Formats: sequence, C-alpha cells, structure tokens
Amino acid sequence: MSEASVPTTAAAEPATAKGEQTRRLILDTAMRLFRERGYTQTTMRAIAKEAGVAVGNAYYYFGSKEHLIQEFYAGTQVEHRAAATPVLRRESDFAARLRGVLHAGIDANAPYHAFAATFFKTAAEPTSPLSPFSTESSGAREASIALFREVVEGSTAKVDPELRADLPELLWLAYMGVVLYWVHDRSPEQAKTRRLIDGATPLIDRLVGLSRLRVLRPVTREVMQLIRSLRQ
Amino acid sequence: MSEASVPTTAAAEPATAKGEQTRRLILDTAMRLFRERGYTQTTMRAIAKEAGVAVGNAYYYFGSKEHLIQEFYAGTQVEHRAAATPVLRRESDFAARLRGVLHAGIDANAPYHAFAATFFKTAAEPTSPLSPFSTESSGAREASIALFREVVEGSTAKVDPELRADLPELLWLAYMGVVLYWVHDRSPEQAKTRRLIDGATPLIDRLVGLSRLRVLRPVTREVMQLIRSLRQ
DNA sequence: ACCAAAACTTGAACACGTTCGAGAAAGGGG
DNA sequence: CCCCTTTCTCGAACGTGTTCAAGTTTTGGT
Repeated sequence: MSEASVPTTAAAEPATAKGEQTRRLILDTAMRLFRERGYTQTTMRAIAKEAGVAVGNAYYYFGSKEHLIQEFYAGTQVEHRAAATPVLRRESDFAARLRGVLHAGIDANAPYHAFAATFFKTAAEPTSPLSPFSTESSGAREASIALFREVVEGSTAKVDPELRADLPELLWLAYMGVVLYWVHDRSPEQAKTRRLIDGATPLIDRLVGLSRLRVLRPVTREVMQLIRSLRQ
Repeated sequence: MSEASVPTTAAAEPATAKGEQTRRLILDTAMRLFRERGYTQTTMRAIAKEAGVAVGNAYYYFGSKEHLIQEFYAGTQVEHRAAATPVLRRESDFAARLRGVLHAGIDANAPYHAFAATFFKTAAEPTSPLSPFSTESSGAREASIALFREVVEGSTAKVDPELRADLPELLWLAYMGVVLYWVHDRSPEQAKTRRLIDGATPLIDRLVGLSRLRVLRPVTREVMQLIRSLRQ
C-alpha cells in the first residue's frame, strides 16, 4: 500500500552540446515564468512554448515539474553561503555568527517568498525527492549543515564536547524551523521571522553555554543520547 | 501575485434530509477507498462511481478532493480525545498526563500512517485550508488545544503564572512537532516516535518546573514576550 | 393541492501534468 | 563518406481534478 505515485521517468543528463544548451534554455525559461507568474500558474505547456520546444522535451531533461525546483534549491544554497561569508569572516561571537547566518538564509530566499510557499508543500512530503531529508537533497543539505559547522568552529564559544559534534546539525534543524515559520509568515517584509531569529539566537546561545555546566552535564548527555537514537 | 489557486467553489451545507444522506454516503465511500487504496490512487471518479452518484455531486458537498480530508481530521480528533480521557482521569502528574495524551494522539492516527504522509503534504502549504494553522481548521485545532489545557489544569504541577495561559498552545505546538516526526518515521510500528515522546516529556516537564525559579523568571518572561509577538 | 424558490443532481467539457511510440539529429568507428 | 547507435525531439493521447449550464427533486408558503 505504498502511496508512492512519483513519476517514474528518470531525467536524462545531457550528453551532447546541444542537449546541454536545451536543458539550460528550458530551466531558465521555467525559472523566469515561476518568478513572473508563480509556480502553479506556470504550466508545463507554457514553459515549453516559451522556450520553443515540445512539452515532451522538457520531460526528457526534468522528470517532473517539481524536479525543476531542485535546481532552485541549489541556487539559493549558493546565495546563502555568499550572503553568510562576510558575517563569518567578521564575527567571532557565537550568537552573532548564528544570527548572521540565519538572517543570510532568509535574505537568500526572500525574493521567492511569494511562490516558495507553493513548492514547500511538495518538500514536506516524506516520499518526495524534494524533501530536505531525502537522499536526493543530501547535497544541498550537507552544504547547508557545513555552513553551521563553520558557525560553531569559527566561534569563541566553549561548547560541551558531547554536544559539539552534533551541534551543527541541530542548528540546521533550527534553521529549517525558521524557514518553516518564514513560509507561513504573512507579516510585511516577513518582519516576524526576523524577530524570531533575533529572539531565538540569544536563547540558543545561552542554552549552549549552559550545557557545559557541571550540574547540567547529565541532562545534556541524556538529551544527546535521545537525539542520536532518533536520527533516521 | 498571490499563488492561491485553491478551488473557488464553496462546499454546500446540506439543508435537506436527502442532502445529509448523500453527503454521508460520499464521505464514507471516500474514507473507505482512501484506506483501501491510499489517497492518490483514489480518484474522484472512483469515489463517485462507488457511491453511485455523479462526480459533480461530490463537488457539491466537498469543495475539493482535499476537503474530504478535513472530515478525517475531525474524526481522528474525536478518537484522540477518547483515547486520552482515561489517562486524564487516572493521572495527576504533569509529565504522565502529557505523555499519555501524546501517545493517545499517535494511537488515534496510527491506522492511517500509510497515507497520512500523502496528505500531510497538502497540509503543509500555508495557503491550504487544510493547514493546521488555517481558519478552516480552527475547529479541530481548538479542540486539540483544549485537550492540552486539560493536561495542564488537571495536573498537580505548579506552573509560572506568566506561562500558564499559553502553555496549552505551546504543548499543542510540540504535539504538531511530534506528528511531523511521526509522518516521516519509517521505523517499524513508528517506534522511534514513541521513544521521542518518552524522551521529550520529562524534559518538557523539567523545563516547565524550572520556569518558576526566581533566577529564571526574567528568561521565562522574555521567552513568553517573544512568543506572543510572533503569534500570527 | 399547487407552485415558485431553493436544494440537489447530472455528465460532458476543460486544463493540467504526464507518457509514449515514432521519428530526426548527432556522434563516431570503419 | 556511410551506417548504426545513441541522443534528442516531437505532439497526440491519457488520466486526473475541477467546473458549469442545464435539468430534477424537495420544500414551504398559500
């Protein structure tokens, strides 16, 4: 009774120069139309027509309409890193670094807030290859976690050694939470999300600091044990 | 540039006895087919045919295929309450009550785990009326929050007064988190979700207890301030 | 009992994502 | 240059969710 109804056709990697060119053309056209009309309003037929190819041709390079989004992920991930780099170079305080990287993440995604909501829906489905937890997304996910590893390692904060190894992944998880909130955030300029970041960052900072305290060590250990056993 | 492409046709409330009967018939048929074949595999045509009505008739009572799910929500919500009642009657310890209610929630949803994942995807979309945060879902949501209010009020735990009013909603939010984990949980019998509940409950209990401490009062207040400002 | 309004029902038609068999173009070994 | 394999391209056709104008049935007032 598996619910998997995901398209079966695998997308082809271009092997010729012409193929490469066509693929790019379709992708660029799709991204433009997504921005102009939104995801749902953009039909595969429109993409094909606008790109001057047959609709079947688009499916030769991209397994489904959703697959067009994966490229988008990779793009914003790169922008996130770019936006985060200055902060990571400048700041050494843990809270400031975390705060900066979180804001940079929202900055990178901000231009797409209008239709980000629409395709986040597909990302939320566990079976979807677009899920941030899926193996297909592992590339972008690892890159994102690496960013948070830099947050930890480049900071002057003293972190419980028990916690240190897993902290980057936990921060990434917190980042996913922020993004989830951001997607639902209807306030102008998504100001509430900014407030969430500013409010949550010092709390996380304090929590991480407390983890080193002698009295709290057992709790820290217990929590880490639980988290590890829950990792899938 | 609103992405809202949700069906416009509003579902009709049955006004006659016959209408009531037809509505029930369609709903029951749909639920049965969802269980038998899963959500995606069940077509609206199949539902109509199996129920012996025209496909347009189904749309007279339910605005869209997704709307059929909303009833499902209400159903499991009732089951959740039923499963939680004995625990709430028996236990007085906060942690035990919370743990019991969370387990009851998973119990109520367990039979539908296979296809719960599929429609959780649509629930995650902010614009969707199926979102647990939407106004359309406010009925089921309020009922669910009420359950957690009972967890707090019936317990012997001393809670910071600042926190007390909002705690039920926060616990409901935690419950949403548990459900999110559960949807992604591929372990046999979703054992990991059970472990998450057992592990997280004492932590929450401890946290709530700590909130009363003199030293932590400012932090508690600060956190509550932030949460209130973020509520949408 | 009658009749107009409201409630309900119908199924063909539409738009969309996706598939597929068949053909065209490119590549590359001889 | 030829020929065969791989790569690419096409667009009609399928299945699906959804709509709608047109009919049928029920209700409630007189």
